[in-house]
Amino acid sequence: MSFEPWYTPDMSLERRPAITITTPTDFSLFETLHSHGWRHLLPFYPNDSTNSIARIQRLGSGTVVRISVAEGPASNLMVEADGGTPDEVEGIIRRILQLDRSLSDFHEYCSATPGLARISLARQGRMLCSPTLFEDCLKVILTTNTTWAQTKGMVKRLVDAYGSPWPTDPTLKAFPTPEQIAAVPVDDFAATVRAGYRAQSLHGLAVDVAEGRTDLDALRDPSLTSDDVLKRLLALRGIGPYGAACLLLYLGRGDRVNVDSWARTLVGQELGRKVTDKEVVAFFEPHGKWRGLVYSFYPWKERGAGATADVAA
DNA sequence: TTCCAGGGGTAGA
DNA sequence: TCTACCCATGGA
Repeated sequence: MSFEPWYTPDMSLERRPAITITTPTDFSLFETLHSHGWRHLLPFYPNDSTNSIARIQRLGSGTVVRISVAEGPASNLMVEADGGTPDEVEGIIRRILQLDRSLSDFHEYCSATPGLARISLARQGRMLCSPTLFEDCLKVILTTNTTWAQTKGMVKRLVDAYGSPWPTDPTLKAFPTPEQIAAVPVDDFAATVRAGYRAQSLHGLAVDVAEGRTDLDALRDPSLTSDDVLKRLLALRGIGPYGAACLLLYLGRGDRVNVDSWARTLVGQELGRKVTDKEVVAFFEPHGKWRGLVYSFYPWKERGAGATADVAA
């Protein structure tokens, strides 16, 4: 699969004043972009050489814009968009970079815990997210029981087929809305996206959200316990323990370990034998309410530094 | 041809 | 609660 990882439009036509966002002192753009493989999934367009990322985004008005974010002076973020209000654009950036999430307690814990100091020193702990939980749900379903290369292909077909085009370059699309997917017959959807048995879950969730039977935004209610959110996520077709734990992380809750094949491999290497999912969970149990976040950024010896599964493009 | 990948759903014990 | 089996897809 190939597509331009970075798009440079004629900025003389579209350039608008950059938005400056002041970031928390414990924020790292690099670490957030590399927190997992999400930046390699459309409609994200990463540029690792400049530590920046762009995204084609459909705004609330229906307008499709390109938003880019890069490091600015004095630890600020420089955000550019060819449309939308500064407030809406900043809100999207704050959401996808988890800028409003406080990490001070987590970093305090890591600094005081043998072997975890690197996490706080590197300012790790924020996950790159999608602007909507709907997009994250679909992408999580598309990571299950498949290879990363296939995940990228399925997401690309989904975006290309059903997303709204960016006017400056209509070949670049935003992530489709629930309504856009729900409007397509499920058989056509399955044949186009080629997501196998996952098509029913993807399309079904889109229909449920579009018709108001499922309210994903309600899961952002901070008064809910993680157990409550977990139960509601597990009730979604196609979302199991792994997917729900991933989504909890994207919702700013790091207290569940998203056990996948990578976790089993790494914990197995640490313990010198094959391990079960329960053993992986038990391995991180000592980290209590931080166990999911600790797993996501655990400084595995084999990998030197870093994140859970920041799969190469 | 067979296996399996950043799992999930289901039936049966 | 645990295990076994199946699930579409596509690359190795």
